Amino acid sequence: MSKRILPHEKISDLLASIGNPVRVRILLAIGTGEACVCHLESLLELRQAYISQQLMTLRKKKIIISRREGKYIYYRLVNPEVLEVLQVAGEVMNIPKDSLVIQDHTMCECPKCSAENGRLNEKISQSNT
Amino acid sequence: MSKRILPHEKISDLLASIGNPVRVRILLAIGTGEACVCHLESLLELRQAYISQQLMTLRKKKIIISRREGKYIYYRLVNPEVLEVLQVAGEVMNIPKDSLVIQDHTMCECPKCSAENGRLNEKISQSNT
DNA sequence: CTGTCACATTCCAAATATTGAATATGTGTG
DNA sequence: CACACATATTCAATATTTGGAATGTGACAG
Repeated sequence: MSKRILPHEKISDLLASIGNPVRVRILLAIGTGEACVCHLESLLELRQAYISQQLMTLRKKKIIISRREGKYIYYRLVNPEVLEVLQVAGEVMNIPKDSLVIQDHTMCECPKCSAENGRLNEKISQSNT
Repeated sequence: MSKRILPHEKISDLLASIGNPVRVRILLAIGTGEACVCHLESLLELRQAYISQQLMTLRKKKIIISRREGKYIYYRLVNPEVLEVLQVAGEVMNIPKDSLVIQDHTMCECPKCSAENGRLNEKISQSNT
């Protein structure tokens, strides 16, 4: 019953779904891991409602999926290969790989990030020994 | 003087520029080679004016470039890596690589295609020997 | 059950994209 | 120059996307 979707339509659909600066940043920020909204909020410095809107868009397109854990909701990529699309697109635009990394857990207050920061700080003080 | 464009903006820009079913088809049809408008017209079965419009869009974004040869204008990808973007996007969507190939020179009347068809037909009759 | 916190949803106006139709431009030919 | 052909551009109606503002919802603490 569901209408047939041709290969080039699937592809353009995916690319169009990703093809927005905020959504690119969100996907890069989530990366291969998981991120809660508050995390993205502090990391990307955007309003919560707006981030949720973009997350909804990506969710509708089955690019990301959410998981609730108490008060917090964690998002991850359904298919991490999507990151490769961004990477190859980056190569086309001559963007060094490093500029594609958005990773800074220090600002998020959620339990998961706090825990990770704990481990991170351990490591740092360790390496300073 | 030109405004700074951030990495994620360049990427989203590229993806958005490609993210249209007709433009995907055009890029796949051009592939690593060259194609004239009449070629695309018969191959994709779309109106000439419409194809020219999409070509203009891609040209503005520096994704393709044109070269005039007499009456005909041939288009090619500025950076063939763009095809990899399509390919990886295809992988994400579980699309077999073969369905990404749009190649059929038999319908175009331009001198270049005619020549290629000539060679192709030679090959065919050769292999039938 | 009330409040609070994390997040989602709805509404909407402005901006942008899509695509058909008509028309214009450039090139080679006679 | 006139014409035919390949291709480009402009115009306009319509559809979609964007992103701000306000509001709704679910989970947990007290």
